[in-house]
Amino acid sequence: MAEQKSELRRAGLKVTHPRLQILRLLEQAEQKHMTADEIYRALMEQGEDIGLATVYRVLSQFESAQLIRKHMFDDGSGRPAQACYELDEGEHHDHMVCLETGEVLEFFDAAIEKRQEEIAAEHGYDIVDHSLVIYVKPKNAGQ
Amino acid sequence: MAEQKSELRRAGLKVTHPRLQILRLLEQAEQKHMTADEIYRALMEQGEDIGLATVYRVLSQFESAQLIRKHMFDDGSGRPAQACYELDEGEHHDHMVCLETGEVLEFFDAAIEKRQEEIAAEHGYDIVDHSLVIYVKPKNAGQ
DNA sequence: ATTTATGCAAATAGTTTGCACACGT
DNA sequence: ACGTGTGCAAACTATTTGCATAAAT
Repeated sequence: MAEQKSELRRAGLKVTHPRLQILRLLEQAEQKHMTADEIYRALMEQGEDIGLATVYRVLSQFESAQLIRKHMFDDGSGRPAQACYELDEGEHHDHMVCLETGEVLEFFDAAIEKRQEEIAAEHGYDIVDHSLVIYVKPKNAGQ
Repeated sequence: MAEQKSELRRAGLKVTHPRLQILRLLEQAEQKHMTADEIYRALMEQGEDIGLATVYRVLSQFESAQLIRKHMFDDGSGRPAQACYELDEGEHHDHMVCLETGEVLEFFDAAIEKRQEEIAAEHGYDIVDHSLVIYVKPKNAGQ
């Protein structure tokens, strides 16, 4: 728990109970990608009494402090958009979302990254950020 | 206007005034990517009296009929998520969004497409869909 | 004539905000 | 003690839906 405290201080955030618990949860969770609501429920189940509004506030502070990253997975099926969050461990990666299980895999591909740089440059731009999500189904699944 | 009528019929949709106007707008618009609200306003400005709810309903019918495609550009800056729509001309392409001007460029890169297939296959998956958006700034811009 | 579409207003889902109180340093 | 953080409820935004009316074949 001491580590999380210094992480918060390093990020310039006061050490409060909600911040500590949310950071701990994200570091320990089996599921690396969680929505605000999933985080809220998980905390309640652990007996923590933290409001949903606070969860949102803390997550956006963490995002500004680059402790976490926010994603908007469309999950293809047209459901309403929902943000999900994961720890920002420094190294960039892209995502592959399984539409059958909801599982989220991470991957990094140097060739794809390089082509993106080249394409942006060809058009006279510099890349600020990018988002690549591959929506997949297990092979031999479906009909 | 006759072309749009047959397009609607081909898609299995009854030819109604709102559908005809929305399809026409998307085919003629200078801006290829528009939000529901932009479409709604554009129609109002042209003197069309079509409700916003109808715009949403028609857009989602068009999407199911594969006349258009829907995208969720995060525009990086953390503003609230808003869907935007463009005609589905058949050939797939990815997007590059300029964060300074809001401009949306399209591109297609065979190497990127191929690597995605390979990555999915390596993990035992088939690609259902994918979304790649590069957020950029003009070179030599900023500080 | 019959079925399907539209407009409006009200409902919804996710997220944000105002304010009085509680907590961290 | 002081300033910031929190909880709750109310506000907001984008989008969807119920229902009575209007339009398409």
